Amino acid sequence: MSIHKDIQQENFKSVYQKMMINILYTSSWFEDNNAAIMRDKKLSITQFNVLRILRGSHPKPCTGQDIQERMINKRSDVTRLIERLRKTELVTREVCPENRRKVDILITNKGLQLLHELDPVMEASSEVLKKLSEEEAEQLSSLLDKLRS
Amino acid sequence: MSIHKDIQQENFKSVYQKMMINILYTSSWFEDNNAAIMRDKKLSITQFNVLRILRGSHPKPCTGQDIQERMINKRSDVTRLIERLRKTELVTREVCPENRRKVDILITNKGLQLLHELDPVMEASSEVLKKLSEEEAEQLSSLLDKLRS
DNA sequence: TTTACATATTTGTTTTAACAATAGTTGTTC
DNA sequence: GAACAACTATTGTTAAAACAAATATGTAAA
Repeated sequence: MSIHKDIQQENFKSVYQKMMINILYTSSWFEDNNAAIMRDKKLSITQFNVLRILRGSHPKPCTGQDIQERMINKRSDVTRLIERLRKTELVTREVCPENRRKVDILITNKGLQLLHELDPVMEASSEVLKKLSEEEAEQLSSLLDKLRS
Repeated sequence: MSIHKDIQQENFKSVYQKMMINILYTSSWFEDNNAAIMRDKKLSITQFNVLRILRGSHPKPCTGQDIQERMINKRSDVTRLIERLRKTELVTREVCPENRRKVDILITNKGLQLLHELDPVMEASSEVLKKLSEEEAEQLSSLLDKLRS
């Protein structure tokens, strides 16, 4: 559905404004989809993203700063986010021996297992992305890269 | 900057995954920019969006449902969001006479004035969007529309 | 060594979001 | 017109985000 029907707004001030709102809206649309999937597993989208970052680094640990830099939403409160994941035994945390200011964070087997269960579900849900061809998907990414450049 | 540098992720599973993460990331990037602008005025992005919806409808009131439908993030808690705006006298609220289940919400002059002050600032901040040509911006919007279709 | 500065994380506090359940109003059907 | 379902908004509760400030560690210069 075109963006002006989705949010019942016919008159955008410019193509640029329409584009920006379209990006924000589409992003929120994805988040709704993803949040619904993760609700069963009692995970938030943010927690899921952090777990994927940790899996990407595994078996090397990440520091809090590493995680913050790689996160989609940089504003998150990493300390308490990790603490919640630690309480559910999805990650471990210990002070980095080389630099005691830092904290080494590792995904646990339980965390890896959880992601493993979610992989096929996420895969299935991303079928909707195939409304675009591979070429169009590449083109969209390129335009976004250019926009932020 | 290209998305794989931004989040230090070289290997995406597919162009589709890269595209999705790029949309989420770019959206968050916009939100960071916009939130910084609005902080001076003690407004959240969500509040700002609601005020713009109400301005679009003014002088006709919106119901809570109208607002929810037109919002970018549909998950918001409209009741308490409006209550906060009412406390700062940016909107008024009264039970709809025709259907007492509904609530008529109107932006106040103070609210209109606040938006008026923010217009040029938002305009200036959206200069960055002009990294893309008008044609490219249109193209990006179309691709997003097609994606959600 | 002391001082000053930079780095990395943590903590405190307030605000907002998320989710579930409830209440009041209206429309519909028998 | 009574019973029941549907609609709209509110409330309660818990979790998470936002923002500011503090703590602890490390680095480097005087």
